[in-house]
Amino acid sequence: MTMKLEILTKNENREIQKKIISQIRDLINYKNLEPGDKLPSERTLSEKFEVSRGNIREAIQKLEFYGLLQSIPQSGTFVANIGVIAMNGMIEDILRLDDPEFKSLVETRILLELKTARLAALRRTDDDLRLIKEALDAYADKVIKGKDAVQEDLLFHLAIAKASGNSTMNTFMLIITPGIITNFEKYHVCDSNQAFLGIQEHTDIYEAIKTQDPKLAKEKMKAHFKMLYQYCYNQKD
Amino acid sequence: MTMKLEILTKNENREIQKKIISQIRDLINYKNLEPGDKLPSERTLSEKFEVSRGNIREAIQKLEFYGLLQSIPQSGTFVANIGVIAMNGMIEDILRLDDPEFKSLVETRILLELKTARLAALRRTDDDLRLIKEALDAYADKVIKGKDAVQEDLLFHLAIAKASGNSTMNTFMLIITPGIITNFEKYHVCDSNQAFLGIQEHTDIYEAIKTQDPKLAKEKMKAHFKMLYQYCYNQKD
DNA sequence: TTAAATAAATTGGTTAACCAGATTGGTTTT
DNA sequence: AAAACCAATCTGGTTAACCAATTTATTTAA
Repeated sequence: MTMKLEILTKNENREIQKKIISQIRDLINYKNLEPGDKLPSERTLSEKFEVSRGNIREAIQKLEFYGLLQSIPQSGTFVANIGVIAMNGMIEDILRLDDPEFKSLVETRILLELKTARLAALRRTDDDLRLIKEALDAYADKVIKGKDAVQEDLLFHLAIAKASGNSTMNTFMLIITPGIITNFEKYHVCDSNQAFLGIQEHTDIYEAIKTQDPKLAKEKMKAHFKMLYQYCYNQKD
Repeated sequence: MTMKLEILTKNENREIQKKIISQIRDLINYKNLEPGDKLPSERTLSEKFEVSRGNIREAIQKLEFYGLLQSIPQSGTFVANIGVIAMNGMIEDILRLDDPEFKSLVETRILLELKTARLAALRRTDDDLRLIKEALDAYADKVIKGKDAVQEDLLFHLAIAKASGNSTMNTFMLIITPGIITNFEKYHVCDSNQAFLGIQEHTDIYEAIKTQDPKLAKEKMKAHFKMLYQYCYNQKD
């Protein structure tokens, strides 16, 4: 019951922020603000929109994250070097995107991991390989002992992402990881006997990366995601 | 006592946050905190780490974003359902990842866009197609008039991402967009006469999505990224 | 009249005070 | 002895006050 209250308030907060962002967009349009123009002050906006200054600051920081605004201390908040057209398009997207569908998470994870496996095979250093091996051994050890190995499984994949040498993909892997984990537990996609099978699959991937065979690495990773792949694409809903 | 107040730069602030996150990690390890255990209060942490409570809150919110902590109002901040091993691995990654390399952004964009083009061809609705067409026309119009069409180019690609029906990839496209734009202007990757060529390439992509030919859509998108692709992979640095 | 100087107002950033709900420890009641 | 109760304390969340740099308005000097 306390959780429900918490979730509700967070949803409410998110709704408030979405409303503020759309109001900022409307204001930019109505006032024909161009790149470099200054927005009204945070205090002014909080009065005009009848919300707290903190809410305004959060909304501005979010738009700043997407490169649409820029705040300069003791000066003001300015429209970034992005025209009104792109501004409207991006804000529309930002407002629409909230909680991603689980399938979209899985689909994106598969896409990323097929690529990181391939890149890891191409670029991995000896140090990367050692870290992957350690993660593999830790995973196998837990599985053989009949223990839960979700963490070790996760770290094996993250070690590959790191070895890919692509920091953006590495970041994206980190971003989708929590959603994947929580939803996995919720939907029980994974089978319990999957773990034993996983050892061989992980080893195959490791060997391909070790021998620097990108095609094989991608192939073995694809085999590893076979169950997930089927869940993602061969289900009607 | 009177402490001198100074505005911290973004970099300084980020360094402080990284230090706090690593200190939280050390504390979790030292105290052997397990999933569900409560962290010391924000006030306690701010005293122990000798930083403001606001800094503590920001660090906690970041770890909450990655699913490692969970704050419950009027109760406390708790270690998420992730063991100490994965916790350490993920925090290490989070600390390492800061500003992504430009090439990793480009590489990731290409990966995402080849996929979204393919998925858009498979899943696009008539409404999606109409929006893509509008973005295409707006782009062509600007280019023919000799005007700058960076925004319209961007919106065309975002329209495809939307049509892919994958909200996660759509989000990721939004995340990398600002970095791509600013770095493009900095490095001058794009050629000025690229724009005219772009009209035909965009049209090819649109037609492939219209006729729902995923393979062709991916192919045409790849052709569109030919220059970028070469920059990304055929350059020594 | 113009330009330099200066004072007042405005800005985003930061901190300390406050809030309501949750927790805790001790006391009372059954 | 155990359960119920209650007040003091602690919690994350929120708000209002404050800060110094900046911008604008006003005054002064040339």
